[in-house]
Amino acid sequence: MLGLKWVRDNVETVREILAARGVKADLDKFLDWDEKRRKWTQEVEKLKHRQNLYSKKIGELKSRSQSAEDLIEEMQQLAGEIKDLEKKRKDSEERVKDFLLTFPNILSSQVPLDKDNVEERNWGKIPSFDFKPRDHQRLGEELGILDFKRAAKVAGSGFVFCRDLGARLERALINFMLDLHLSQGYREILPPFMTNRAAATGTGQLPKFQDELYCCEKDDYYLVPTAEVPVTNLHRDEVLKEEDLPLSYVAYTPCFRREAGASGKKVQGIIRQHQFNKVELVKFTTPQTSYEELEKLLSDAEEVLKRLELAYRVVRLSASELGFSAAFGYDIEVWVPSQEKFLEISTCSDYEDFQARRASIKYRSSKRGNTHYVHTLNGSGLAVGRTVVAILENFQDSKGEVTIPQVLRSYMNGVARIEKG
RNA sequence: GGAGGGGUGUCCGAAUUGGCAAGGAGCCGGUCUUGAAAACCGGUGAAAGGUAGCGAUACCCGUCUGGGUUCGAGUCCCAGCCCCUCCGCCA
Repeated sequence: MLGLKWVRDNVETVREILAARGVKADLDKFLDWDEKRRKWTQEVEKLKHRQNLYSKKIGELKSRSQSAEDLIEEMQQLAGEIKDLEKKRKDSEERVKDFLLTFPNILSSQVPLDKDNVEERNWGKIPSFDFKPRDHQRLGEELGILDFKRAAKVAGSGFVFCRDLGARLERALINFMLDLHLSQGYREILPPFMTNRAAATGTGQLPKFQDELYCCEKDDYYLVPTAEVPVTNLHRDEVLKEEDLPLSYVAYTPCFRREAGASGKKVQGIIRQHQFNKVELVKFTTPQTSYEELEKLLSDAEEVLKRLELAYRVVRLSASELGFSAAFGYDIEVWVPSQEKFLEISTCSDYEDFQARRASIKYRSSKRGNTHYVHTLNGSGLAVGRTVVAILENFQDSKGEVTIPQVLRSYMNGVARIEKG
């Protein structure tokens, strides 16, 4: 959420941001409601001030057992006026707030305004095969480690059973990633996999992306679409100590996404699922260090691919590709041989104070210092399902069998290959 | 799921028949002391917001949340959230 006063004072900047992001929002209507809100607020406050004074006077008169009938009669009318005005004021306040919640974050000056992302760097050697590489879906089914058919029976399309070494590989990756990030100084969190409405609003999923979330309507709970939601909300409505910052967390969760609107596009295999596993990195920082911490977070995520020896590249996200809540961000993309292109496997974003303002997460600079909003950052470290895709495809041989990366073997009881039969 | 108790500042904790939200602890400063503790004196403390103003400041809001009654609500009424105790169910 942007600051109300800031938007009012920087309307043209906001207009530019909306245009660059391709977001439609009626700024004029917003300004109109804000003006009404301020007018009614002034009026109602004036009346309330009078009410407070008179009410005090009535109290004094009564305590001396004198009559206050005249005053009370006058006050009855005043109370009626206040009630009407207050209703208008509250209504306008709500409208203004609703508008604010639908405005996307500002863009950092480093964000490319062109349509395309900008490649920052790449790492590793793109593998060449002397046979036609299979895609991960075929590999997984032929090896008997991915079962889409039965998942469709049990849940529906967009789900998968991982079986035997497929399940083991998934679990090994989760543990490998968690251990790696622990060694990089992150603290481990295992959060709730459902959150309430306030939490989903705090990180920006609601109200705008309602359709993306699975909702347990009866209880108004939302299945987490990413660990970012519960972990960022860990400190909602808190004032942190500056000396405790930055706070760095790593959390594994399954992620649940409805992928509404994406169903038209046929995406094969486990690349786009309604449920997938992810290890997420989350940081709370001061404004001064947030971009520095983002670079660290990015390289901490990259380290996963380096150790797995998977070729990847890092791109800087353009205004149109950047997420609603993010002010700046990178994607890490891993090489997928069957498609002969890079596939997004992590997004590392700096939200600046956008989420902190929505979720009210602040820090106090010194003992008696003022409070300021923290900056929140996060990035996948990494999406586990897509890492499986990369491993299967990059390390396959002509028989369709797969070699397990060295670093994972200790997590798989020494298994070095996934073979047929 | 059923029955009961509770939620007030950083913490503890009062507030009568509805009438300016006590008092402690803490924190800050001081006296005393070689230094500290203790004691004593003074100060501070109800967040965050919002409105007006260049600003000092003034006002609104503010006792878990949202409504209601009332001239006026920490207090009365309704709904909800959270915590505790007991019963039931349960991996």
